[in-house]
Amino acid sequence: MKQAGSRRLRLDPEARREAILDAAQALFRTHGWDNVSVADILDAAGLSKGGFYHHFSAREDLLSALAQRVAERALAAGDEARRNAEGGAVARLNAFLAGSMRWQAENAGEIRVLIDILAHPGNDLLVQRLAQATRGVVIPELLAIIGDGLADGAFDVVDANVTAEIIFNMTQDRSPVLADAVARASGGHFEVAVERLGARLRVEGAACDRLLGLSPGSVVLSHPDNIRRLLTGLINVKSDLSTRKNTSVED
Amino acid sequence: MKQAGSRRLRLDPEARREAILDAAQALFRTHGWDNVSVADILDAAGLSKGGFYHHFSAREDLLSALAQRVAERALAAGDEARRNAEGGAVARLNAFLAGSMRWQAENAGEIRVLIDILAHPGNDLLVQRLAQATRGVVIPELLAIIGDGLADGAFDVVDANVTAEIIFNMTQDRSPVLADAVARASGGHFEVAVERLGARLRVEGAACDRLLGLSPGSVVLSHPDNIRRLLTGLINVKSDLSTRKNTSVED
DNA sequence: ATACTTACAGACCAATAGTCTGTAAATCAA
DNA sequence: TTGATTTACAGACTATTGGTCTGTAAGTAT
Repeated sequence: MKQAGSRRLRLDPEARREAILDAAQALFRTHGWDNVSVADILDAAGLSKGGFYHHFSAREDLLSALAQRVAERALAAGDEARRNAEGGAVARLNAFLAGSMRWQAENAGEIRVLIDILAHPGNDLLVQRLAQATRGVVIPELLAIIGDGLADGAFDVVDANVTAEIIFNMTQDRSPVLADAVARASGGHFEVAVERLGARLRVEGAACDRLLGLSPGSVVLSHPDNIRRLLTGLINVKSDLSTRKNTSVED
Repeated sequence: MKQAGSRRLRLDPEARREAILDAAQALFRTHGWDNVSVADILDAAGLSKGGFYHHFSAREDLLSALAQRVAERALAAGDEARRNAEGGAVARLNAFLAGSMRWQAENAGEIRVLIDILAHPGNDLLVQRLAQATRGVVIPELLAIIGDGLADGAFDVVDANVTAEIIFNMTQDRSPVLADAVARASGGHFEVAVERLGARLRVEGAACDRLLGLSPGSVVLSHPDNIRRLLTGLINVKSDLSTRKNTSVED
């Protein structure tokens, strides 16, 4: 019985959705997740409740939507870099990862929002949902490329090392948003890469033991996690050095 | 003009506060931070709003209160271990840290709540407040002990190594609750310990460079963070091995 | 015994997430 | 062109919940 207004202009739904996400992202970034009400977002986006809940089923939906959007963009950046790369599988993989990492570095602010939100309290629920959202986009693409190369033996140990370095670097430092998703979703392939690194470590184990002042074999044998832990340190150092030199890997 | 009831019994204020915190902690643990309302807590604690807001000024206050309580208990556990320890400064320090770590391991569930809450979204505010709450209890005590030893040269390089190992181990893996607070609040003393480790690393730098397949000096000189990163791996491995052997350090 | 403080009870208020009803514009059907 | 249906909203309404305010009984000091 009441007059329903429509003073505000009607947009292309896709554009409206983007506008809402943009507004939400900006507000979350400056004020934090739980200091921003839907009304605030609506206000910034020039929209009413009805409109919002037409596009999103709940406030929390903004989380996965935002995450997915960032994931898609990071993926697209990597894809573009890969298309422009020449060389074999490893070179193109590196291009993909480097391109994606560069985008993520350049858009750290945008990603920062998601880090904050990702760390939402107690909600394993939220983290899972977010991991799902990103997993659906980035991880399969990523692991398909890497997994192919590893599975059919196209990469030798050195290549696997490099691959592992880049993944690890990406997941540890440069791309914390994806770290969780990778850790949860990577499954076998990532382990394979780490195992390759472990093999190399075993070869150099004696030197390592000496460096640590331990009896021979201690590092490798004492505890399974030790391999990974040590690798964390080694990989970060080496990949940092190699990206610094802008090393490109042949395949 | 309305009759004010007092059917519920009146408790010792300290006990009431503890009861509220216990109830809150249990609920947060099972349902997560933002699925628990103050009414739920009140219900579980057998209290009314007025009572709650007499003891706590806001819902968020539960965070720092809970954090502080855990910090105090972790500190108390360490203190008791230290009192029962014989030996010099380093031995007592190790006893303190080991005792605290053991308590934290045994009460991982209790701490888990705080990890969840600590990661509250966007709120650097909350994190800061939490860091302050823990800083006020644990850090000064901790750093006073370590700092004294370091400042007056009572520890030689090896002792500083061990100290740094334990701190690092404690903050990285075993005690994530305190990690942030330590990182933010430790300031100079922690850096001193790390610097000592860096000194040792420099001595063994050649071996390290060789292990990494880099030109001499690369690891130490290339990037300041590299030292710390590498140490993360080394320290974790070595301290894991030494605690496994239940090594005790003389002073 | 009287004043004062402490530890609560419970009504009340304001903000806010989500629902529901209604409507104008766009799209499709004839 | 016109009528029917769907889409994209507007805005009133509801329910929950964090926090305030007023009041009072129990304890404490004088």
